Amino acid sequence: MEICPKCSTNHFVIRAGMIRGKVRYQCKSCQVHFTQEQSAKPIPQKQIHTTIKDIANIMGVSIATVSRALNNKPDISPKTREAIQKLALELDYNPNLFAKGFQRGETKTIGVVIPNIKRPFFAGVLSGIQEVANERGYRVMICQSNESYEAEISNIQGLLASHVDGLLISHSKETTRFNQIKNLFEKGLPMVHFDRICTEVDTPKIRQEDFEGAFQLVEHLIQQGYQRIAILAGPPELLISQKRKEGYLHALEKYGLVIQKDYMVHGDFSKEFALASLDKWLQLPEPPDAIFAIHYLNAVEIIQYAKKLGIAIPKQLGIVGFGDEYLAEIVDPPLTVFHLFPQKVGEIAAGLLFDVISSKDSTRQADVLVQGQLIIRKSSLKKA
Amino acid sequence: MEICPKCSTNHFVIRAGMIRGKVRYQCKSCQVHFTQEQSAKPIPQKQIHTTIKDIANIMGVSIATVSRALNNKPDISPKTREAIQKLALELDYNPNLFAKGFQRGETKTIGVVIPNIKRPFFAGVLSGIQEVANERGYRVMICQSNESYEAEISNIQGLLASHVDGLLISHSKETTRFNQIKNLFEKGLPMVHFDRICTEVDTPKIRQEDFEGAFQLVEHLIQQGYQRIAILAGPPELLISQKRKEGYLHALEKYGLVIQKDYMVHGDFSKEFALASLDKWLQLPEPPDAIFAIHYLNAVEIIQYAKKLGIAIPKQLGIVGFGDEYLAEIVDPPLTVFHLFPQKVGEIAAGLLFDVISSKDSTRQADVLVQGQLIIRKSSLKKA
DNA sequence: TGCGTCTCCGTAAACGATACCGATAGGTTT
DNA sequence: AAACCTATCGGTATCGTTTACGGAGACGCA
Repeated sequence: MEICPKCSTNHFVIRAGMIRGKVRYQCKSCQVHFTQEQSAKPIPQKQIHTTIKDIANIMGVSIATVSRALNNKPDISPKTREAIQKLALELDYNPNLFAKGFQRGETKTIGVVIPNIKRPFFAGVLSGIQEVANERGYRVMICQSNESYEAEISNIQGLLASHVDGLLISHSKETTRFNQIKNLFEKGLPMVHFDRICTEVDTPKIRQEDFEGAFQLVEHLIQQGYQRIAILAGPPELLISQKRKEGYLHALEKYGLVIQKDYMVHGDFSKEFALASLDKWLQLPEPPDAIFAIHYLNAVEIIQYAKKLGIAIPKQLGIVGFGDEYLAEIVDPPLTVFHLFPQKVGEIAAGLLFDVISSKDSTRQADVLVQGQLIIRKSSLKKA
Repeated sequence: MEICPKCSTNHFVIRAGMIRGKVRYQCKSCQVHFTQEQSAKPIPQKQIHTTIKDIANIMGVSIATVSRALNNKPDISPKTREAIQKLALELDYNPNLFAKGFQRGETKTIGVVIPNIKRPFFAGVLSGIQEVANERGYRVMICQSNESYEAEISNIQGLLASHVDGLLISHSKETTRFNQIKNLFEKGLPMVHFDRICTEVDTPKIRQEDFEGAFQLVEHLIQQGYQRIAILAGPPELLISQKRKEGYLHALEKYGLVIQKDYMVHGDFSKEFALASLDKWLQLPEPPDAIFAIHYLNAVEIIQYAKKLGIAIPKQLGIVGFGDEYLAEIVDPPLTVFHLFPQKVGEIAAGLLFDVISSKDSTRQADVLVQGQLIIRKSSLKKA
């Protein structure tokens, strides 16, 4: 019979059932319940991280003292401080940032939601974000929506569960409902939009010269003598798509060119759509003599396809695009583009987010326009 | 005079100095010390996250019950469980994954260290990693070393401080010392190497067909009738550089071609070095008639430069490279490459890491070879 | 000697979630 | 009716770190 842990006798101990696989007993004299089990001792694990408790034990001081020493806080003698710091170095102590963040209610981590890492533009943005985040001692958690609304929502949920201190978002092209985002914003989660922004929420936004760039590109085409300029736009819901189209229209108007519906199409950025659009244009009684593709990849694809069709670029057909990836220089003929500076976009977005985080004023409005640059190459030089 | 919080009188209270900006008192009757300050109440903050405590308070149950309900644990009545789950949904409760991880000693986060996000290969790998991690409910933290050893170390330190559950590493080209890595590995941190692997530590490794791919590329050149094949390799310390060169040498040997030292150079992947190498080769009494650049960008750069010099590709000079980025197709003439599958590399690396994490057996050896594919394009078709 | 002040350090309470231990109200068996 | 059993809940330690608070001396000055 088992011995009661309270009265240390076994005269009145009775079996009292099973609980979670263990035998349960009750002492009828002191009314105490207890369980018994002969399980093996827990296996001692190898230790990856040293904790302040380890250091405290070795030094024979309290954990508070260790914490004070390692954080250069006052109320500690220089001698103790140095001894502790030396030991910490020897044990290569690394503070558990999660525990620290947990305690402070912050994680020193920001979340980034983008459509796709593999796209050079977003890779550049990420690089800029990382750089700024590193300087500020923040870590970055990246999620891809793959242009799916559901994935975007689930990514945001995940980041939220990780208690990120802030969010940088560029929406998927599917995203048209923003109640989730709005909700979070109103709860006070620091948040900044970039590139694919959302106008329904008053977050700080990083926009690019979509209108201005489109205008400059089309103006350049007109100045080169092109008369019938077509635009291959993206999904009409996308704001960048709208803005770039507006810039296109504005240039046409300013120079008194006819605006022709046949010359304006909205696609999904796919190669198939781009090529089909070119086919359709070529079958018009008056085919365009220049094409402005708002996505640089489409521009490149059209160049390749036009060459295959025996169309002379830029003589017969001028082509311009958005975004100066390495490709633009390489294609033959090299592509005239309006260069966005993705790295800079990332840096500014991250900087703005940290401003919001540190100011605790999430309602701060800001609308930054990142300047781009017109880079003229052969694909649009009709006169040369 | 102040009132003693213990004996509730103020007859024996004396001023006892200043401490941390507050006035300090001592009650001479009960010997108790206390401080006084008239600071404003803390500002109540808007609450972003609901906790189980909030739910417990509203429901009038204990936090333990809430935890049981939300985790579908036994020992709870269906009625209570459903009521709690319903409330949690209404408050859109999100468990604090950091707190959970903190308690469990795991973070459900893995760290990735790569040289550069902007390189398409690594972007592809990341994409693969993310996909697998998402499936497994893990989050990913990404760091760039920018090819700097110090940055790499500091990144690893940071990830370690974040207590990641595992590490995926592709080393910088500067990295030649691995004691840090070895140390962590021996402490039992799950770790997997990919691409730029490290042979000094017995981690699982994902390698690619560097040797095989190089062999196939050079073999293809030889079969096309090229006789004097040069190689533009990377830093000699880099394993992929060595492996690809070995493949090159093996092909030359197999087909009985002369191995000429002038035809083999080690660079730093920079454009300047690539172009200078071509210049140097062209000044040889017998310039090479084909070039194998182990970095696809160098291959593209050489094509561009050779065209500018009036060299006919592939008639006069054949060119092949490694890695089938979008560029390879676009450049004129299109580039023959050995395609690595970055996404697959990422998926396999992540999968292997999770195996190690879940098996708790960090010493598990594994060496996976991800198959590539020879893609023949015009840049090497001398016979056509 | 007695009071005031300062240095240095330990104690303990958070932070959110989990898991173990125990308690209680019922029901069932012997 | 005593003994036994079970379902369902509460209480609390725990993870690593920070920090408010208080205690024990030491020191200085009248």
